[in-house]
Amino acid sequence: MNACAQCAARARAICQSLSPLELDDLNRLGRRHTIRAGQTLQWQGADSMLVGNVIEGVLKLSVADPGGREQTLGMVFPGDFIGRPFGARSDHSIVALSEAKVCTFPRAAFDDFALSHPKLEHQLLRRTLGDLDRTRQWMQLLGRKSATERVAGLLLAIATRAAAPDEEAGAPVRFRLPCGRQELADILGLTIETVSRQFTKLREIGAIEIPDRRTVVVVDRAVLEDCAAVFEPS
Amino acid sequence: MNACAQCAARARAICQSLSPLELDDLNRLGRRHTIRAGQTLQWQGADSMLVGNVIEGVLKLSVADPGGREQTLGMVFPGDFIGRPFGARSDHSIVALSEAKVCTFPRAAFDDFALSHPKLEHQLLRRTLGDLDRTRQWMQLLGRKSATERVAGLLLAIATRAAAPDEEAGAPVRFRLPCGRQELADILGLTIETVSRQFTKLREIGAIEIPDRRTVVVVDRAVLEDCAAVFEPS
DNA sequence: CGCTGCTTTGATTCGTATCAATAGCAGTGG
DNA sequence: CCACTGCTATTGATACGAATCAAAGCAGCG
Repeated sequence: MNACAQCAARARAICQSLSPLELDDLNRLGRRHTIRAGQTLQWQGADSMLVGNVIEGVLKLSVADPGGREQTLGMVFPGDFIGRPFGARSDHSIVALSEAKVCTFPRAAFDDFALSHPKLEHQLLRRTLGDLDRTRQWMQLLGRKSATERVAGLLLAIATRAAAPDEEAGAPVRFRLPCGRQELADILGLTIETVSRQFTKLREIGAIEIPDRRTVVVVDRAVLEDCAAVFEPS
Repeated sequence: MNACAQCAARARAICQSLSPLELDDLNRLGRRHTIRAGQTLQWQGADSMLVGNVIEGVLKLSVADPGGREQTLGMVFPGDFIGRPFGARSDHSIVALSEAKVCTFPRAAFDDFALSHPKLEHQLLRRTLGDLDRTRQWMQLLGRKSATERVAGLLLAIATRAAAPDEEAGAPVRFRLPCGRQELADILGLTIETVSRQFTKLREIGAIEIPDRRTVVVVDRAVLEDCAAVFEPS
């Protein structure tokens, strides 16, 4: 009876491809950690010696340049894979946004294991392709979108994820933000002041309500979509 | 004797992992095309039915939003893989920047083949991980860098790739730009006018020379690096 | 020569960053 | 319960950088 059996991320992580026996082998290589909110799992520029799965919590990938400007490159959720297998150094930090549980492996050992388990590599490939798609979407936002479009777009993305599937289309969606304004700014490539102003603006035009700093209610989704200027295939 | 044997990209593409026999099987699925400069291989929003390798030439991945703003998401060179295996629709266009040769496969057929050839999937995984790294680097540029930093950074990247390995460190590097100003602007998330002004500025401060529109000489690499504000691990 | 397309330069506008002050809120201890 | 502290968010004034609008320069080519 190993730790994987009761792992919360089991069904979503790349491990889903393994038989109980194989899982047992992999498990022997791994270690589970708990990380406090704000703690850095891996520093930008350091050699990437660990890879692994997120079991619980939310982390971010980020880079800071010499001027201190910080940019979030992606968010990592339970079931997602972190780290860089197959021998490159990582050029970004991995930081926990909330308290998080991760399951890590020494990179070299994981590489060997993956090489001899094609099903695992296949899952990892699918996941990486998905990561790439999402990263590219994000990229468009950073390259060409205005502050309003960025904030509206992010709220829509969260709202879509948060909406109960049985919800009627026009109904107000309510959700808690996963992080504070500074984090949002780093994600969107803006400053905290600009993010704050956009929130106020979206409230004033009746797209959203902000009952408290961490909660948002999408009152008029159509207006919000207009602001986001999303590409809708016809 | 199949077409792969004399393929220029053979050594660099994911096919390098296959035995002659396997290569033959894969070859039977594929078709070679020549694409004119400016032609679109795949439209943003359309179902992605083709995947393949670039044999020759340069292509770009790009998105356009409803307002007509265009953003380049990445460049594709010989040996690179294009398209989205394993069933997702592509949300970007693939456009040839120069005349190009590609070797394409119907997506479904390629998926099947890959599933039964772990070595191929391994190569594809490595390549995708590399793509992801490069995309994330790009992302930082779009999120937080000034116009000068973007242009200087791009020139440095090209210069580094173009420099002969035996070149002495301080010597001027000379290269041709792979595309015109508008393309550069789309890559950097700027307008053509801004790109042009930055070229002029870099010339005035003595970082580069511009003997003609398509050629650049890096006169003072140190100055250029200052402008790019790159993160140099100490 | 006069076209056409691409690039550079100039004048102006607009949007976001920056700087600075204030406001809201949670926790602490009197 | 209230003052005090520290932190995060909002709001305001201003500066700066890039977009936009407009015009002129330059090359290739019929």
